[in-house]
Amino acid sequence: MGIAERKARERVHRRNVIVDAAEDVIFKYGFSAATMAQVAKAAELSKGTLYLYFKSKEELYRAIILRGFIILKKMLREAIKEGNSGYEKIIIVGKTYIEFSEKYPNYFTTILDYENDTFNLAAAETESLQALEEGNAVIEILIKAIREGTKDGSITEQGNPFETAFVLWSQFTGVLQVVKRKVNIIEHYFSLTKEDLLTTHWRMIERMLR
Amino acid sequence: MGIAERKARERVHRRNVIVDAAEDVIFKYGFSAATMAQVAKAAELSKGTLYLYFKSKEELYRAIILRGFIILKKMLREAIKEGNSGYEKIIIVGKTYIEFSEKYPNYFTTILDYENDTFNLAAAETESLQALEEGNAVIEILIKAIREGTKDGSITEQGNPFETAFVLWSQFTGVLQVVKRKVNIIEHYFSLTKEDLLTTHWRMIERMLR
DNA sequence: ACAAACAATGACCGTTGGTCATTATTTATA
DNA sequence: TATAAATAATGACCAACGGTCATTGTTTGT
Repeated sequence: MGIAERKARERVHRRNVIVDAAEDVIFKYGFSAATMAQVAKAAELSKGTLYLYFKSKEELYRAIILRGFIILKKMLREAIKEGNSGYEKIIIVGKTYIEFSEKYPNYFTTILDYENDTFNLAAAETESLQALEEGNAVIEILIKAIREGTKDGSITEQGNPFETAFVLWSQFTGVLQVVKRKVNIIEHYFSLTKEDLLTTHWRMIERMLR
Repeated sequence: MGIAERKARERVHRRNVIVDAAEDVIFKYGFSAATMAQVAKAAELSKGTLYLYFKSKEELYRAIILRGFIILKKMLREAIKEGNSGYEKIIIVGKTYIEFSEKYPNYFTTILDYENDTFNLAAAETESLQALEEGNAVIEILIKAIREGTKDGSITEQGNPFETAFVLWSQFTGVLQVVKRKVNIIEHYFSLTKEDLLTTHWRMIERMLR
């Protein structure tokens, strides 16, 4: 029975078409300003159809967030291969995160939005859960690097690697968020550039790990 | 001519009444879910009147954010008196920030929203600018502590204190944001508590400064 | 007592996310 | 191939919302 498979394929395809369209519109106008009517038009579908594939505008946005996490994960997996010690791998994770935020500013925005979203595990939708799993996968990469670093002695003892990973990641996200949202202000009031802030952040990270 | 003064006083008073009402409603339902009609009812005013005092719902929210920053600033100024060295004062700033986030979770949320808000300096409204100034004032407290720590030798040389202050603050905010939004997930998937994360963060901060 | 200035009102408007009865298309059955 | 059943897509429609503004009410100055 190939019909069911074909239908499933078509459904997946149409879903992707919708997410593509949503990306175009939302990246252009921002989540709040973008409308479902615009997305429908861009996808060459009726508005009602969008709701056959996504429960709400939020849920559609989470599909975009998920894409962001998948790209980030892929970048991290690729980049980390080059590291020759745990320490190096940790540094690579950081550098890659920065690179991601610069290369895919729109996806990075979605990840910031995700981080700022309160999560109700009980009421979680499919899409949300997947984004969450991908977020966890990203952290796992860092956890592994930290474990390796402790084992090979390239970083000092850090206690529970899970904790270290989450805290490192949160600190990084915090700095990148400020860099993204507030550099213009900080530059205006304190004459500090993005590079200044990132350099200082790096210096601190190194002290923390060595 | 006392009439002008009385009118100005009344205007300030009514403004505060509106912000009080907005706090009640927005803290209860969240910014998006709260409606201007609800705020108007809580303030015992008509909806139109709200717009005589605030340009938009966002601008009204920024008045709440501003209150948050003022409270935080006050707490910091008070707490920092107890510090006997630059290092101690930096630690106190961190502890107080945590305390603030726990004692005033709603105000802390507003500050996170502010941090996550892109700020268009050119198009800034009065209210926004004031929030910004208060945000800067908070950072200034930290800058001062860092300067003192460098001078009295209680922390190692850290380069430009402005940079150090912003990065420290951003890292802290990042960790507190994750703690606020994601502990339930982290606890569920990784069995880590809020305290675990904060303890690790502290350990890292100490290493960075010493 | 009257007019001018100021303040507050709420009916109204345009826009939006989301719904659902209707229509169109595809699949299964004979 | 004809017909019924199941599946998919549509867009008119709705309720709710942020925001506006002509009208009404109140205070001040003459």
